[in-house]
Amino acid sequence: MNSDFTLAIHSLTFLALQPDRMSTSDAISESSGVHPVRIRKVLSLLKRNGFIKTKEGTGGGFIFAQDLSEVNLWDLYKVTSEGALQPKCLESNKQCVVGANMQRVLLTIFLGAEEHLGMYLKDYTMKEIVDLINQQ
Amino acid sequence: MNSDFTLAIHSLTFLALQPDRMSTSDAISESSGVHPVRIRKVLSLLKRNGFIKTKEGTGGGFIFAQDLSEVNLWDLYKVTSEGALQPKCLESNKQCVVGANMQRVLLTIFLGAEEHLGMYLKDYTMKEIVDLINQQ
DNA sequence: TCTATCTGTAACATCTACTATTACACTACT
DNA sequence: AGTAGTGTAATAGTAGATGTTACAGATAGA
Repeated sequence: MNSDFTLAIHSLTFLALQPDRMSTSDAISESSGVHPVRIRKVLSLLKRNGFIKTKEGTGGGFIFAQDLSEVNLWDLYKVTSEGALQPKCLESNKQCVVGANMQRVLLTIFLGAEEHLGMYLKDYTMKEIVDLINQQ
Repeated sequence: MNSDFTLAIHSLTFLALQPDRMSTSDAISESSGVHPVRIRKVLSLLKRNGFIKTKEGTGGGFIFAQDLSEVNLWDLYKVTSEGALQPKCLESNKQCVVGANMQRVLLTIFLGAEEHLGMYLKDYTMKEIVDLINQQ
């Protein structure tokens, strides 16, 4: 799994603490230590999925577009990392019973695992993340 | 996550289907399409944890050492990949509330996620994997 | 005791996915 | 017009996963 998921969480938390004004990718970059271009890439994904609004030009940037308690971590996972749990096992030997069937079996199991993970992540909303951050 | 976990599952399934004789790393390599040295590396980990027995020299190889229904996927995950879910977010800005606290918050959440994953994986024993493989 | 066949492991090479960086088009405010 | 932003493509750099080579040590059998 790449870190787009955690970067999305970080960015949205940052935006949640600046609810009244737009934040730039440079500001989020400074907070997260990640290059601004990558911030824009991940946030443009979040924009396409309606989590945030963006504005170009002077005074522009990113701002949260939904209620904090309406966005949960499973939503963010799906957008940024769905399928990341899937194992990489492609070219096993079809002549062998194990090689021929393992991929199908693992796929089933890992799909279930991701679904299971979803139930856990759904319980964390951005509101709760912000609360946890503030409990320094 | 690297593929040591799925490779361990593949290898043990292979051994489970050859319960009466030792299998070589070359045989498992042919079935899985993975280099024999890596097979030996992963299996030597499984040996140290008591899942299999090994024998060097002529006629040697690997053989399952436990009852199929006593080994579950969580056991294997712990040995091969524990902590793999953890996000990589180290150098965020400590001057910023978000940067300063995000790592702690994410650590908590991802530890919980892995624990949750564990409950799911515990339900799959090697016996069930073998049964699934045989349901071609 | 010699040889062939294994595992065990270290060292190195290669490959791939992630991340950073550069560059620039486009938008919007002043 | 000029400045400050996003949007995005293209390229470079890096780290981790994987493959490969090499060889020491164990064991069985001739």
